[in-house]
Amino acid sequence: MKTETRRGRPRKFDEDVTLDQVMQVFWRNGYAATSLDQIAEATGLNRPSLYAAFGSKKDMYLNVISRFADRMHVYLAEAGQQTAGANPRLKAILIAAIDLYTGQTDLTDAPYGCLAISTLQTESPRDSEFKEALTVVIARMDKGFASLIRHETKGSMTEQEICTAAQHLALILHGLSIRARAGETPNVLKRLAESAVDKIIPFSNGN
Amino acid sequence: MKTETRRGRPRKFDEDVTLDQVMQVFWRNGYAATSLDQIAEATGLNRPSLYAAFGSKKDMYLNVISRFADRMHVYLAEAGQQTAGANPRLKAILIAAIDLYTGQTDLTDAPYGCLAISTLQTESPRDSEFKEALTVVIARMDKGFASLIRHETKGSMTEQEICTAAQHLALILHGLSIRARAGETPNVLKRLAESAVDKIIPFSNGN
DNA sequence: TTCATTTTTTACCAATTCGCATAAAAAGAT
DNA sequence: ATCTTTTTATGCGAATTGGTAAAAAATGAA
Repeated sequence: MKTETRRGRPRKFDEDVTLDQVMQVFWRNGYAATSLDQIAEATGLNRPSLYAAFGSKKDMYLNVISRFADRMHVYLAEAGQQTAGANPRLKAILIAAIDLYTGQTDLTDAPYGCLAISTLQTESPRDSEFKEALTVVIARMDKGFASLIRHETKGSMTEQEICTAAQHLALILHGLSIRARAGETPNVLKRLAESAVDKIIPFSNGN
Repeated sequence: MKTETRRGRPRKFDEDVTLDQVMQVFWRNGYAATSLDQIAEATGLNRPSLYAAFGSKKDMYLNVISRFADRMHVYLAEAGQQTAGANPRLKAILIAAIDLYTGQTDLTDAPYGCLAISTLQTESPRDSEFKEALTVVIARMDKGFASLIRHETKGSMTEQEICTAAQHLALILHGLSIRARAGETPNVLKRLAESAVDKIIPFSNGN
């Protein structure tokens, strides 16, 4: 089933490209400080077109947040598969995250940390949907780390230890995001990440 | 030298009380989403009075941020002096911070995390003064942890190890702030904090 | 060509934003 | 009592906000 040729005036924009542009604006400014005019300028569209395609400002923001979370998940999962063993894989993931946070990946050129952590936080007390979205993002990171650790250290850690270690790694990662947004350099952050992983999940030959 | 009796109409507000009220508004909403009308309502003053006393919105915000950092510093330092040894003192400090982040101290009733970390971040890319303020806050925490560790573990750690461990603790603390703002409970956060300290600066009888 | 459909564009709206100018009020000083 | 000083209160204003109505444009279908 191909899509039938579309009726009406054709769109002058690509939805994916536009959403990426919208993402950049929110990434830099956060939710509250971003205006639809800024988004309109960044995308080359005007407000009514944006509204027709993506809904309200809040819709766009939540859309972009979940888009970001998905991309980040894929990107980090892939980075974690280039090595073996819990400790090396976790290091690889944190280092990849730092590259993302400091604008070294094709997701963004700007060193603005984690889009979700940096911008959702601030809005969280005023809007329960944002608060929920933040909770979901955090839980997803916890689960991701936990499943990697569980998989790589079969039996040698209790489920309790696994979950705690996973949360420690996520805590570290969020702290790194903040420092990235504060302007800290990638290399400093990566050293911090590696030494942190060594304390949380020390290297062992077994896993 | 006493202050001479003041000329002119007396102020109807106490500067300290008002600044605390201003702090609550920024704490909840962040900088961008806070309006002067909201501040006016929270303080019972009107905008011209606020402006005359505290300057612009940005002035007020930076004022409140440094006020917060000072108070936090005093509060945590005191909490860290109720015990002895690096590991117990660090735990006491993190636990006190969590109480603050979750609205269990007299600084605020609201569980909005760390005012500086939560709200400065978002604004950081758009304003170099905010970015600088964030850097200062982070560095201050790093230094605080480092000096405690240095003092409690005389000689048994290299300066490099001390600074790295201090930064790990600050990273964890910032991660905890985010989770507090996301609505996580104090007890869960405190368990995470304690187990993290045990990994970063394990308990030893010597210090 | 004419019509139906979809998007773009222009223009507008009501509400809010920060800041300030000006006037009224409340105190001490003379 | 009158003047000076300081603060409070009223109200304006220019700009920006998110959102939408209505018209114009661009395409396929008939």
